[in-house]
Amino acid sequence: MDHMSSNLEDYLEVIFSLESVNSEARAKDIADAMGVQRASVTNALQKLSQRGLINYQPYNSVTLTPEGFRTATRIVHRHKVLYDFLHTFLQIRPEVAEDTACKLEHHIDDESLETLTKFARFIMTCPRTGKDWLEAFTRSCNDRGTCTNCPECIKSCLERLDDKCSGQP
Amino acid sequence: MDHMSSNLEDYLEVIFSLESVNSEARAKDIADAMGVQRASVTNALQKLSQRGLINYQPYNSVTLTPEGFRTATRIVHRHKVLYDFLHTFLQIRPEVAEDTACKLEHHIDDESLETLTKFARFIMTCPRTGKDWLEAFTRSCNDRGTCTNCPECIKSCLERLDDKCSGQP
DNA sequence: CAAAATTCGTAGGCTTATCTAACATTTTTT
DNA sequence: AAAAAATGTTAGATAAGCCTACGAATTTTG
Repeated sequence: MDHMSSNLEDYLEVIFSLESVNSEARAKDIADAMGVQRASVTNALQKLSQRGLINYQPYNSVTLTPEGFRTATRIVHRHKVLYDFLHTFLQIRPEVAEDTACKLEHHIDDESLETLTKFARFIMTCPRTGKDWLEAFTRSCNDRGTCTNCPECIKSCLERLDDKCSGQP
Repeated sequence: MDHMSSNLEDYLEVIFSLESVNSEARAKDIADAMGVQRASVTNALQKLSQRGLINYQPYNSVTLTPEGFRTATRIVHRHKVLYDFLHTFLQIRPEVAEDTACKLEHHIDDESLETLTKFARFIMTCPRTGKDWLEAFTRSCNDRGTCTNCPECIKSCLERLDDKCSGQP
């Protein structure tokens, strides 16, 4: 009884979003956002209410409880980390990245998510990688894996290395 | 009726594995591998059979049809790509990586999977990254994000760059 | 070869999540 | 304020998956 289904997580995420944007979450809007019938929403709201995640009174707007807010925030965070990785690093088109992040967010474990965050940060901050390295990856994707201009790339890398480390011992 | 559920994908994967290892897949072994009751297996086998993915005759071993084999191979490939990324790049412990790959494999889209493969290959083959860069990432994880020995790391990187590019124009 | 043990299938029930249809409440319009 | 429209709930059906319990088929063993 303690484990949240992917489905309820999705509802909570939508409520969080609607509350942020519209400052209230109405059942109709939840139904539209989820692409389901209103009856399904009522059903979900009852379950979320039972778990103490939302304040729910029939015929009224829904709001998140403090606990619901914490849970929603955690899910949104997972979503963001995955979306950023897919979009910024793998260069996946926004709609696809959005869609995939929406599915993966329910299944990735905390350790992997945490490490993925660190990995992304490391790529951007390590003098050996960074933005131009990522661009080199994009080029290599378009060139079907053959990275054709290594010398030039390495030259710009060396410049970056010098820049980044001029302040270090 | 055309879309495979995560569940059936898991069954197919287990059958594929048992067929590889034992050269046959018996219902009992499938039940054990999946951690479910035999009745659930019977149910799943009937569905897979209806879809033409397995050859199923009551009281006989199960085998994959050519179509089933193709589908299973695709799923196993997804699993492997995800596992390798989690384990080799993010350094996630084998059991956790295994477990997470098992869940994510049902939800990642083809484009992201394909690009993830390229990304992993690029990290290993680009002169600017490779094995020692990955080790630097691991150290930075243990040091809580502060990469302390940049100068030394950069030195070994430069050596690698020279090595890798000595044959290039 | 027949009894015992193992394996397999069927029947019926539970849960989650969805839908449609009908009914109830609230809001908007006239 | 009454009628119309929009919104929300309830009831009943469906589908996927799982379970237990029991009976059927196959294998193993004495």
